[in-house]
Amino acid sequence: MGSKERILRLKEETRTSILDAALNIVQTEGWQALSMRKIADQIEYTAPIIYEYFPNKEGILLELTRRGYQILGKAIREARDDHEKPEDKMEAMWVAYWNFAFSHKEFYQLMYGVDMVCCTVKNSMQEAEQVSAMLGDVIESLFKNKPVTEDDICMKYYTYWSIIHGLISINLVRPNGRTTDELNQQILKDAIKGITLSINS
Amino acid sequence: MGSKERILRLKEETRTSILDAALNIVQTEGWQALSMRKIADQIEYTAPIIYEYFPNKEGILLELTRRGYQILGKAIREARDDHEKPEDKMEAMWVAYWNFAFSHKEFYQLMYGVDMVCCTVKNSMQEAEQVSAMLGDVIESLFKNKPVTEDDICMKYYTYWSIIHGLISINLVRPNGRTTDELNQQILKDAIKGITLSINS
DNA sequence: GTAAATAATCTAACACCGTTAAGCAAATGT
DNA sequence: ACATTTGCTTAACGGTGTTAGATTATTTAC
Repeated sequence: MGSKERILRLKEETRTSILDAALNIVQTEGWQALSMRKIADQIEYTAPIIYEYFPNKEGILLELTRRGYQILGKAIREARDDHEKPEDKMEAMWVAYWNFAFSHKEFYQLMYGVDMVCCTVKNSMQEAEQVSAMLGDVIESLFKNKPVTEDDICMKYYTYWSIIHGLISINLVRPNGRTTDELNQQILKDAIKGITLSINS
Repeated sequence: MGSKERILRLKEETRTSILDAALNIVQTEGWQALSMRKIADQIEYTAPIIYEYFPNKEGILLELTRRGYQILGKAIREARDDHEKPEDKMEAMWVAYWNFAFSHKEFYQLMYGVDMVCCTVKNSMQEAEQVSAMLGDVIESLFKNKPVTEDDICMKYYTYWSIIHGLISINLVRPNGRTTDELNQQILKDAIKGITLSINS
């Protein structure tokens, strides 16, 4: 039965083709246009077979969320490894986060923006925790006066995240506002530097 | 025809009863549970009559958004009038904003959180502009070196808003996180003071 | 090779959604 | 008393996520 592997590989292929189709629809028509039947259309099947690969629509969204965190994690990891000094690491990592939000707008909306309701599941997602762990580590290394408590790190982490997520939200929501890109980058970097400086003061 | 006024008043009553019903459903079951038929059930009518009072579902949401901005505007105005010094005004206003977000969670989600997609309509809402105008005015008064450009105000406005909206989002999304209320309030006030200080440096 | 068993896929349906059109019944105007 | 308008309902359309049953294709067993 050497064909068993081939069949398993085929199943894996259509599984990812479902995810690709979903992502494709979202990128061209937005989240609200994503429907099971439309996904089925695109992979040239009928809707019910999707339920052989995912428990329901939310299952697809969850898997896409995981994908998003993998991409984000890779970007942040690379930004971190591109620098030596913690201060530079930190700025580069948050800029990577910022860039991810705009180059993968749909992912970011899924991960942080779209429906504030659910989100209970995502708490226990390995990939998400990896991202916050990386950021937390660098934040810890920013403190000169050791030892550092968990709460210290947590507080600074939320401070960073808040201003960056806030800036991103506002810019995703109002892309045609009066703010220019340079202005935003300036706000972003100023804010990062400000928080970073405030850590040892 | 003295009854004409009475009839008009009745119509206005059911109009607000529609809004009240919608709000009630959202508060008890969340935004995703809001449907025209459920609203109709609650006001003891059938769904189609709602369309005599609102053009569509989004019309209801828009009116609720307006209501939200009225409440928020009142809170911010009062916070402003409770203090003399611009620095105190600013802090009180943003704390009012913060408190609004949590005491009127559903409104805040509607105004800033739920579906990042549309939002094109809300740009031209009088009530929303009043709020940002109030905040902008106080921000302007914080600058000691006049004259101030529109861009200066805009930038600081976005900086304030970003960090506060970011903090709120994160706390609305992850209410059971490791952050305590005091910690959040500390982050909030620290951030406000930080931005305020940075204005004249 | 043929028959039974299993897997893959589809059709049809359910219950819900937002929305619209047609119809009915009561109140109103003439 | 008749015609007209008003208030409201029922029924329907096209869409959604999801499930059950039938159908077809493939694999297995003899």
